[in-house]
Amino acid sequence: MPREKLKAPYHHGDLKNTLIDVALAHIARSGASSLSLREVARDAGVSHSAAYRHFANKENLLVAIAEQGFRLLGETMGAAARTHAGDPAGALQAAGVAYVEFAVSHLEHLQIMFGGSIADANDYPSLVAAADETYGALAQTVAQASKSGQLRSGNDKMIALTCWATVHGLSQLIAGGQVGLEAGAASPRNLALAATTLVLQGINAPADADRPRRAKAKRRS
Amino acid sequence: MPREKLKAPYHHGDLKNTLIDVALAHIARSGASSLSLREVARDAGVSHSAAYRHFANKENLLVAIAEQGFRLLGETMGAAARTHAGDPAGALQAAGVAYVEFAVSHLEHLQIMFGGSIADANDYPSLVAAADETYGALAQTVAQASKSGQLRSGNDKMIALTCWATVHGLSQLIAGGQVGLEAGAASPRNLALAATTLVLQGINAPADADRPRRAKAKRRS
DNA sequence: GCTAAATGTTTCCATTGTCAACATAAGTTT
DNA sequence: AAACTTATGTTGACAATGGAAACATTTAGC
Repeated sequence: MPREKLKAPYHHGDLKNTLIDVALAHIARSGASSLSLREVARDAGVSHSAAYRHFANKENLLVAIAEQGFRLLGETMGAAARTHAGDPAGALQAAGVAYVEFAVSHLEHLQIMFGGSIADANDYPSLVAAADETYGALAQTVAQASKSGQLRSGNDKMIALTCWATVHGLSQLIAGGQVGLEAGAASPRNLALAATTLVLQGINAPADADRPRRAKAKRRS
Repeated sequence: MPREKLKAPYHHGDLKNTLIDVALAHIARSGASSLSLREVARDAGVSHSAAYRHFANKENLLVAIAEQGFRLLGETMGAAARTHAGDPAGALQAAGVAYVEFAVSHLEHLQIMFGGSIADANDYPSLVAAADETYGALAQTVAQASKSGQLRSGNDKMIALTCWATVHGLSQLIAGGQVGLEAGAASPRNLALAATTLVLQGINAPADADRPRRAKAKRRS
């Protein structure tokens, strides 16, 4: 969704957002590692160094992109969860599926959010806040499902983490090409459905159902 | 494990491996995004451009590091699985835990293996081979556990993918700092144990155990 | 209209990845 | 061992990059 120039208030119009959009386009085309501020500026029709009026440095552009990504991801998951009002476990699964679908359809954002182009995310409080908000929503969904009695187990934190890890891992594997999406393969959505179903089953299984035969190495956790 | 100079056969000794080690040290210290070939060469005590006798370009250095990482990861998982001979499900879990422990203790490798610094991994057949071998071992462990009757379900591929996604996701979250390892927190090992236990439970749960109340959206997978 | 703040532009610099030309040491052949 | 070849390193270029400084212009507040 590129910000169209609807009359260009003054100099450029809305350069800040334009730079973000142009950068995202470049990342989608050629990957994050080859992103050059100068080329972004060029494509945006301004001279290099213009970008420095809006971002202190290259990394700050990436931070802005990552923040946008977390916000979009949060909205996407929230919307998905809301379609399952009154069914917290369903909402949890829907959020998980939405996570994966977001990843697949926003590979550019993913690269910046998790690709390590940002040296230390903790240097950017606004980024941390955006991420926390998104993840907090997930944890809250788990808590609701748990409170409603739809989830068996007790350790909500561990459950949330496992759900998160699974959808996050699946996303990363798809994004990295380790899991193919060729013609005959399952869609991301179905992969996500299957994986989350498995995890939800695990959460609700009687605690001694994991090992049909020998039960061992399960005492201390 | 830095290759010590045990007399330096000729010019430098073993520059290729030295470069890899120096690069890893830099990544561990300052992250992959700020890695500079010239600085690596400097730290290795050779002039810039010396590296080009061993790597066609910067990306090829990274590829070598990634390959090393996949090989180490494969060995680590294999060793862990072997400690559970005769207990395929236990071996599967041990391999998963080993995956996470490897990630935590080799953050530098992780960054290169999955951080997107390599634009298109498919450009490097040797890299693809190393990764495939590692992942093949995981799939094989699942297959064994399945054949032995220790795993209930039928879709081995989906099970392997879910296991993989969970430990991979957990690793990425820890590596990215999204899951804290502060003082009081659980150790990576225990996090991995808990998460894999959950997933294994899910695999072995009766297929209709996932939703105490409403059962829905679970037909097709 | 005049001034101050925002926004862009040009110019400059150190660093980087990479290439080409050159240098030297190690192995190989005789 | 002398001559030749190959592997390895070095120096010196080059264009592109991230970034800073100084200068220019537009816009907004008064």
